[in-house]
Amino acid sequence: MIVARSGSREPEPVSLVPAAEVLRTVADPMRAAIVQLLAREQMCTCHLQDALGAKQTLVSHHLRLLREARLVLAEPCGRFTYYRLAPGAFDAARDALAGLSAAAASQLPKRPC
Amino acid sequence: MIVARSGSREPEPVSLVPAAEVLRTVADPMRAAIVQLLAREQMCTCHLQDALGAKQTLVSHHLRLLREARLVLAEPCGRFTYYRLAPGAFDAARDALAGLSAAAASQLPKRPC
DNA sequence: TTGACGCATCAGCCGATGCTGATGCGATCA
DNA sequence: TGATCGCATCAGCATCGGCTGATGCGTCAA
Repeated sequence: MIVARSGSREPEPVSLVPAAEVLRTVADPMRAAIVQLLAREQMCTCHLQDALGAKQTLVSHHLRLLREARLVLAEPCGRFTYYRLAPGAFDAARDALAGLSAAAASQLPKRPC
Repeated sequence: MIVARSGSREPEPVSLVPAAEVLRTVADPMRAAIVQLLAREQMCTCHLQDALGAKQTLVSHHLRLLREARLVLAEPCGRFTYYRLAPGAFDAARDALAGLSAAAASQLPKRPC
């Protein structure tokens, strides 16, 4: 059990707000599924299209959002485009969630009203 | 460096999709700020209202969404209502993000087209 | 070189969601 | 006991974002 050290400065948890855009981007069900698939192997759009059972233009739309959020990298390969997860893209969000999880597990003081 | 074991079953990463609602809920900037504040100390609505500089009805609205997503717990205390993070609520999301972060850092095979 | 294929972009529709003002309700205080 | 306070809910508005069909562009194969 982690006990808050009264009086001293608590270790400032990793800020969640900068990670908010990353979280918002992966929070969509289809983008979550895309990212999940790319966590197993690099794939091109047609693979994702098959795996998700979604229309090509919709998959492309979500891939664009993932690209703009710097969560995936696109690598043209002939007339295909391979996608993979961007290294380090999820680290801040992971740390922020870990901080939250730890804080939720500990008994925090009440601010008096 | 983690190398994928070709042929054998890879360790299935914690699924992101069930955590999607949690992620979507904390992805909003104001809700992220609320959760961040509650990660330091338990507070009541009026504290959050002051800290966020937002209207009472808006704070209450976001707290409702956080409650419905089971991310925070409300505890009535006289005419105040204290909020705190729900223990374990962020664990699945944390694990999912950790899995993604690890996968993004490793070199994954390409599925042939 | 022409057709097929993989993929991206665009305009547009529509449901979801953030935000507001008004209102109600219970607890507390004078 | 009436006034005030803390908080939740509601209806309504505006914007955002998911989804679609149409279209364009580059690559590859016949």
